[in-house]
Amino acid sequence: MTTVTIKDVAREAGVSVASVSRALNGTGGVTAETEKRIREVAARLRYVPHGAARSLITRRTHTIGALLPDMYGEFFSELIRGIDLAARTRGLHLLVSSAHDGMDDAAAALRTMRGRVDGLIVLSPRADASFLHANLPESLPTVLLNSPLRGRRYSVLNIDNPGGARAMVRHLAVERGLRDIAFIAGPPDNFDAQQREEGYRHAMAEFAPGAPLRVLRGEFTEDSGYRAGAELLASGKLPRAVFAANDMMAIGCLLALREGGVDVPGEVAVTGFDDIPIARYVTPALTTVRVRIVDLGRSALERLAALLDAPDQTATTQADTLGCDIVVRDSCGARPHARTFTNKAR
Amino acid sequence: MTTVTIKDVAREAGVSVASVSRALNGTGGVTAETEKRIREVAARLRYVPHGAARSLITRRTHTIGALLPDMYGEFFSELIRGIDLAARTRGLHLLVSSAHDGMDDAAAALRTMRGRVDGLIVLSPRADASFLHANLPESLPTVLLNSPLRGRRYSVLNIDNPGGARAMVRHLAVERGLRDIAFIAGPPDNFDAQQREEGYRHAMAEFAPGAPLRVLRGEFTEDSGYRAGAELLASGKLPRAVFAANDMMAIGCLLALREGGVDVPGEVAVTGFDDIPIARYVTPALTTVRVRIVDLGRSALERLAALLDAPDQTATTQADTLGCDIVVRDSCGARPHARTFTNKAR
DNA sequence: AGCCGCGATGAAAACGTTTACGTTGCGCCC
DNA sequence: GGGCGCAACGTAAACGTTTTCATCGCGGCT
Repeated sequence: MTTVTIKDVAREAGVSVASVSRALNGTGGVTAETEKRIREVAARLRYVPHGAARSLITRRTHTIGALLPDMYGEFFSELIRGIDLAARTRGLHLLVSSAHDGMDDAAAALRTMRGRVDGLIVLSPRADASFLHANLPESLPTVLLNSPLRGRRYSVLNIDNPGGARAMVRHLAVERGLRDIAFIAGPPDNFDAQQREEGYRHAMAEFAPGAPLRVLRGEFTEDSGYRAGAELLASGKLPRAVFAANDMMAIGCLLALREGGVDVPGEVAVTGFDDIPIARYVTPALTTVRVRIVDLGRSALERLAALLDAPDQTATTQADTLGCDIVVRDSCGARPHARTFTNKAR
Repeated sequence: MTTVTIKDVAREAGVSVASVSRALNGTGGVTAETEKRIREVAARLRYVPHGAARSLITRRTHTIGALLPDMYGEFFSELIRGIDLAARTRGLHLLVSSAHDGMDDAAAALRTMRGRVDGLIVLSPRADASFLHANLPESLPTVLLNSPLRGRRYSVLNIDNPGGARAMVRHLAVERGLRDIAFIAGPPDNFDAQQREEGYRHAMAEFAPGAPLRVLRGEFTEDSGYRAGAELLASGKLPRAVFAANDMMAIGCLLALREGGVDVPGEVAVTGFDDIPIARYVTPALTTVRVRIVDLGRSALERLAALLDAPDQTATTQADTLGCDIVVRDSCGARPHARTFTNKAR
C-alpha cells in the first residue's frame, strides 16, 4: 500500500532486482523480451525509483544548489530564472536556498546541502572570503557569482561593473554633455556596489575632469533611492544627472524628483544599473546599464555543469566576466520627451 | 582526502558510529563529556552528514518540491518568494521545477521528485485532473494551487477569482459610473482565466445590466494585451473601460492605447488582475485586483507543512480560498490625473 | 565430444546513515 | 555478597538502489 520498491517489481516480474535495475536504466545485459516485461510491470505498479537511495550509491543527485542572499527584488528572480532555464535543458534540478542574513545561517544552509547537490552556485556579494573557505566543502564544485574572491579553488563569474559604470558616465558626460553627475552608491560591503562606485569615480576623472564628485549613500532599495532623491532636493543644488548603482534606487530617486516637481530628464537625467524588467515600464523609461541577468544565471549553470562533467578541469575554473552595455531609454534625455512631466499625485 | 563520513569521526574519536550519531543528533545516551569530544572531532574534520543517506533511513528529506508551469513573469517569482519565505522559517528546503510545457515533461519532473521531497506544491492552472491522478504518488502530501480539482485526495488552495472580478466590475460600473467595460480574457484552458472571465460576465449582468459585453482573447502576456489594445483602437469604437484578466495584459493594452493617443484614464480606464510589483510603477499606476501572491505561496507551504506533521489529517485537506480585494490607483480615473498623457515616442 | 567464450541472469556488497537490540560495567538494595 | 536495574556504549540490521562478481546455459569451434 505504501511505496513500491524495486524488490516489488522484481518479485512481480519474476526476476532479480539487478535485472530490474538494468532494464529500467537501459544498461545492457537483459533480453529485449525481459526488459519489456519488466517495464510493463514497473508501469503497472507505478514504480518510481527512490532518489535518495539512488544518489547514495551513484554519488550523483542531478541537483544543483543555489545559495542567494535573499529573494527580494527582480534581480534575484531573474537570476533564478536563468539558472533554472539552463538547468532544465541539462536535466538538472534546482535546490534554492535564500535569505541568509547571518553568516551562521548561511553556514547551516551550506551544510544541509551535502549529499543533496552535485554542485553549488553561490551569490555572495559580500566580501567574506574566509567564510567561504571555512564552510565550502573542498569536494563540491562551486561557481561564485559577483564575488571579490579569486583563485583556482572556485570558478568565479562576475559582471563587468567597471565597464558598465564607465560606459554610462561616458554616455552622460560626453554624448549628453552633462558633466555634473551625482552617484547613488550601494551598501559599502557589497562587492558590486564597490566596483560600480569605483567605476564611476574613475570614469568621472576620465570624461569629466574637474567636475564635482557627489556620492550619496544608498542600500540598493527603492526606499534608499527615494531618500537620496529627497536629499538632493533638500540640498537646493540639483545635479544635471543622477547615476544610481542599481535600478531600484534609480526608480526611487525618480519618484522623489517627480514629487518635487523636477522635470526628468529635462532638468535632471536619471540612470540606473541592472536593467531589471521594471526599468522599461517606469515613466520616463529608465536608461540603464544592461546586465543580462538571465544570461548570468545561465552561464553560471553552464560553468557548473562543465565542472561536473570534468571535475579536475582547471581550464573552466578561471575567473570570467560577463560584459554589459548600456540601454538608452527616455530618462536621460536622449530622446526628446513630449512635455515636462510633473505629477504631484501619489 | 575526499569526503569524510561518520566512520571517520567515530574512528578518530575512539567510539562507534552509533555514538557519533547520537551525540550529533542530540538524542540521549551519551555522556556530556564524550559528546563534547565527538563534537570537537566532527568540527575538526569538518564532518557534515550525508543528506541522501540520512533521508534513506529517516524517510524525511526536509525538502518540499514546487512544480510550476513556467518561471516567466512576476507572478511566479513572487509565488516562489512566498513559498521560500515560509519554508525557511520551518527549516524546509525548496526544490523548484518549472517550465513544463508538455504533460510528459511534467510527469518526468514529478517522477524524479520521489525520494527527494516530503511534499509537493503544484500550480496547475490547466484542468488536467486525470494527469495528476495518474502521476501523483498516492503517498506524497500535495497542495494544489489554482486548480479546478476538488476532493479529499489533495489539499487545494485557490484565489477568489470570481470575487475579485466582481469587485472590479462593481468599482468601474457603480463607483466610477463606467458601464461600457471590455474584458481581455486569458488562455481558455487556464482555470484562473476561466473564473475571471465568468466573474466578469456575472458581474456585468449584476452591475451593468444591458451594457454591451465585449471580450477579447489574450494569452496572459504583455504582447497579447498590446494586440488587444490595438484591436480596440482599430475597431473605432473605444469602450469606457478595459478590464484585463491579468496585469501584464493590462499593461500591454495601456501601452497600445497610449501609443494610439488615447488618454488613460481620461477616455478609457484600464485595470488588471494580480497586483504584480510592476503595477504600481507604470504610468498611470495600475488599478488592479490585489492577489497577495506572497501570502498565497506562504499559506500553500503552511498547509503542506501541516499535512506533513499530521499526514492523515483530513481537516486541512479541504479546499480553501484566498480572498482578494481591489487596489485603486490612477489608471481607472479614481484620482484626477494632472494632464492628458500622450507619448508617441517608442 | 569436449572446450571455450559469451550473453543473460542472480547473489551480494556497497553507499552513509539511524536505530533496535545486546552487552557491558557500576552502584544499589536486600 | 549476589542479583537487579540502569546508563553508556557497541553491533548489526535496515533503508533502496547500483554494480561487481559469479553462475549458468548454450552454440560453435577444433
